[in-house]
Amino acid sequence: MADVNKLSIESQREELESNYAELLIVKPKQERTGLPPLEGAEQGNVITRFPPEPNGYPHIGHAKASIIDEEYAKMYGGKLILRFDDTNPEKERLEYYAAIKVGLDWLDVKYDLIKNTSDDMEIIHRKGKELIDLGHAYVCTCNKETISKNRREMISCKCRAGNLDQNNTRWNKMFDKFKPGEAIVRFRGDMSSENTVMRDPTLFRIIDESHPIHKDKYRVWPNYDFAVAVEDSIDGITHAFRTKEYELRTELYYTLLDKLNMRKPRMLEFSRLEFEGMPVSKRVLKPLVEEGKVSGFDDPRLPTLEGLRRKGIVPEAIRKFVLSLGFTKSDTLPPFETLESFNRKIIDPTSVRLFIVFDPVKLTVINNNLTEIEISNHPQNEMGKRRVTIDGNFYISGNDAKPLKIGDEVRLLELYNIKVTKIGPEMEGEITGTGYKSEIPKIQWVSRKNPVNIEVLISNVLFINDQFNENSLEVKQAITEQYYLELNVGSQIQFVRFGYCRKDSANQAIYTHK
RNA sequence: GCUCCUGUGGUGUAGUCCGGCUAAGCAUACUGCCCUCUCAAGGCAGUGAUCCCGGGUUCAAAUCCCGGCGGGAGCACCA
Repeated sequence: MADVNKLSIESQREELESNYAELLIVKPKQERTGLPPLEGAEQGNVITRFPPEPNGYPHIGHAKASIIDEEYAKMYGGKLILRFDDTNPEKERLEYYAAIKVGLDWLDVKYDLIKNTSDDMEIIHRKGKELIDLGHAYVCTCNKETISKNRREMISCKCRAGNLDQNNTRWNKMFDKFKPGEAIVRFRGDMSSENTVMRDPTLFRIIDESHPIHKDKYRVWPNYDFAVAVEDSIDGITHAFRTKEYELRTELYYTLLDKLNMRKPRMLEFSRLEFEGMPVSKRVLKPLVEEGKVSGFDDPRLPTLEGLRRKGIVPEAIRKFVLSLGFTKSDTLPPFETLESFNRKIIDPTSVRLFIVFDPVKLTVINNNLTEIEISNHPQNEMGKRRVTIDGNFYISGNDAKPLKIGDEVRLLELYNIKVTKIGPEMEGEITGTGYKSEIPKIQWVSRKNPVNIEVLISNVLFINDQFNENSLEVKQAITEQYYLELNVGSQIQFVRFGYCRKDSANQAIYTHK
């Protein structure tokens, strides 16, 4: 070994090449393009699932999960199941089922099957009963406080010691006699486990609220851990993904399936996607909507899918962005600007270029000789032209007007160069030529013949240091071209020298990004 | 407090399982130049990381081992 190292790299290489050429063949350590490969995944045999609870509007977090679920199904020629995890009638509403479907449609996430956990209640009850019969679960009638205290102190209660008869009687009573809160089914886990979720967690509880689909048909509802485990197993899921905060629950997930002697999918976790200052949780979003601090769940400041859509973020950009984040567990706050960058590149080729003016200042070109001009809607792509009527009376932006002095020369984009002859609120200028000059400032303008007044909504971060940002929404009055009115609502515009906006209505545009 | 997870440039990641092929690739951000009747897009170049720290193993460590430290999450009859 030491002898080998005395040789130079070159001679080592030569030595190798002549005697052991096969060692020089580089291992297939090539770069990955998409998501990392899945352990245990067989081509054609992968089934993933996206299991949202229909208790709110879908947001960027749902986008990440569903896109990952779909991409993996696609990568292995498998299937994706959309399964509404609707086992808590207190929180779920019919409109949310629909909203989630709309969101997935918009994202272009395609699923092969759609179902509701609540449709399998019979099976779930049966499995619950089975667990009781097997002695792996019991009905506990202790009160909430006692249960939680015991859990903390690793103490078993007397219900745990109850025999099968007692459990069966109580289980039956849960369907009629017991009132909500009087009895729950608990898993006989390990009260002294270091993992607190294993300390006899709840499996079923009584809820009398009407379910959005099944109304009053059921009152004994499984909780998340039990429902997910059973459902994933019977749905044939091979790979199940969820966010990191569920990590401690996977021990329970596997244990439950073990005890029930059911097939076990592989469970993997990834980090949650959230942007700085843009909370995703219903707990903070709902009050904002209710107090009128944001206009609704589609407010462009929100990370809801509807909010992002209104802001002008397109689904392809969200997908690229999600994929660029990878499948990791490290907790990070990804940069929103990366999403914007992807978005900009996607919308740029199809965004109509228009002129817009803020803080308008009047400018009269005294020797104007044009009555109409044709301007391309896009510098490179064939997106048609628009005709603009001219009479020498323009608006230009206050920002552009302010630094101008008499004698300065500027170019009115697409028109001509002028020399400023008068400044102030009513500026004047005279044409000095029509040829393009790269050295002078170029500014956009709007003809005073047929201006269109719009307001531009500019959103900023919602929260700064956990405080609601009172200036999170700027509304700017602006004047733009007549052509704006001809565009469809929803079209993407690039206001020259200002930025990309999405037309939200005839008199309102929403700023997307620079 | 206990348990689990995590730690690569300003940011997000690739590489870590199977140590050398890369004194660390890509994207984003920033800077400059080119192109352009936009401060966009496109092209080119540049700035920026002793791969959390300290030991160890090895001819060789971001990659393996040990010990620290930082960050996050969970501890519900919610998912």
